[in-house]
Amino acid sequence: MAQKNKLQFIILGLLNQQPLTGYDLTKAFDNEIGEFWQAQHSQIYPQLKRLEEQGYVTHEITLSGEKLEKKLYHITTSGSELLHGWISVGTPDLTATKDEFILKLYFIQTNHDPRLTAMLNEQFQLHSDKLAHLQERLITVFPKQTGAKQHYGHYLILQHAIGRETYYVNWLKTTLQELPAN
Amino acid sequence: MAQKNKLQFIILGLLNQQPLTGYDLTKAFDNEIGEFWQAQHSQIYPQLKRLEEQGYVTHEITLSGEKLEKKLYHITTSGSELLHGWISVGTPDLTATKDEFILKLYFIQTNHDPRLTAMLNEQFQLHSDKLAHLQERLITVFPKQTGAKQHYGHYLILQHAIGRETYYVNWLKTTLQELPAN
DNA sequence: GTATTCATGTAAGACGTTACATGATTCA
DNA sequence: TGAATCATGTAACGTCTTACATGAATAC
Repeated sequence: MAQKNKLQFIILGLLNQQPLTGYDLTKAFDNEIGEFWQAQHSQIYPQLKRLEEQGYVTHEITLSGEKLEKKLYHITTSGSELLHGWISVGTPDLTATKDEFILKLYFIQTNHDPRLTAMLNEQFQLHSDKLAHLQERLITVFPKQTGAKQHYGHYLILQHAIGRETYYVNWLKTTLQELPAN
Repeated sequence: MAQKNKLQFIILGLLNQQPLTGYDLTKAFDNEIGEFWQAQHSQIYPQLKRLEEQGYVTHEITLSGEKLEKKLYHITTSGSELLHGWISVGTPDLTATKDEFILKLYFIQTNHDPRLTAMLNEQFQLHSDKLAHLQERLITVFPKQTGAKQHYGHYLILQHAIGRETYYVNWLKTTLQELPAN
């Protein structure tokens, strides 16, 4: 047992909302939870197979057009129990951030390093774009102010991510301003 | 080539400051950069071997006591070039956060979910502890206000991490306060 | 008709964690 | 003298990414 196989819980969590195909699940990692977890289809299809063998999901075949078979996966009672067990237990392990830019920064010796400005500017652009994207998502997914009654968790994490990126962008801006002129 | 092997650059970056043994490097992942990256000795020793085969580091044997041989690793010119090449190229890929708690939150449907308070409180404790630890580190590593002349990058990332955790703790507190009474 | 998207799978290899294994040195 | 720490390594296994592979349906 190397890690914890969180992917299986994400899949179960998504299937708990509605039946989906492997392709749908792959897409979900571009939109919904792409900000928080990443996975490719080459990981998802085998995982679905394993979940079915273990009785946590089942699938039915639907036709798209005349020949193309889609496997629409449903969560089972046992799968739902596994999911809620995972949510209910504690989450005491904070994983390290693994931010490559931060790692590079660590090895910069002085505030006169000629590479600093370009590095900070690049990250400023990237995180500003990400922030804008998240703000757009929040408006798209929760158009009304009152709209967070359902999908409260989704609302929370979007709002959390926006706050986090806002902090990151502001920190980059401040750090850039405090660099010595040259 | 699956990922980018960032571990090799971290090792080179640490050896660029001073010669270290595999054991020292392992320790560094508990203190220095443990907040930003994690690695076990079972990853470090083979990586050192590979770096040596490729000519990026060399080692000399020193004795600790009468029998115990330590391998003290030094970075080579070629290794230093590899390190600075890595630092100098752009870092355009923002990796997903992979925060398991955030993932669990996503699957919470309503703000009346009975598990929410305990979940948020646990994270509040964990992130408060982490914040306190980081603040202590900052004082330990940079005792004087002016002390960030050398190791500027180290100062920056500590300060960045403190800001990030401060935001996280405040967000948890606010979110807890906004939960409906029960 | 042709490019894009839908749809599902496997294979190879790199990365990362846990466990296995051994022995010396230091501190109480 | 016994426990904790120093010190180095390998093995097994799980996760994750990239690439290989195929074919149907849809939009332009």
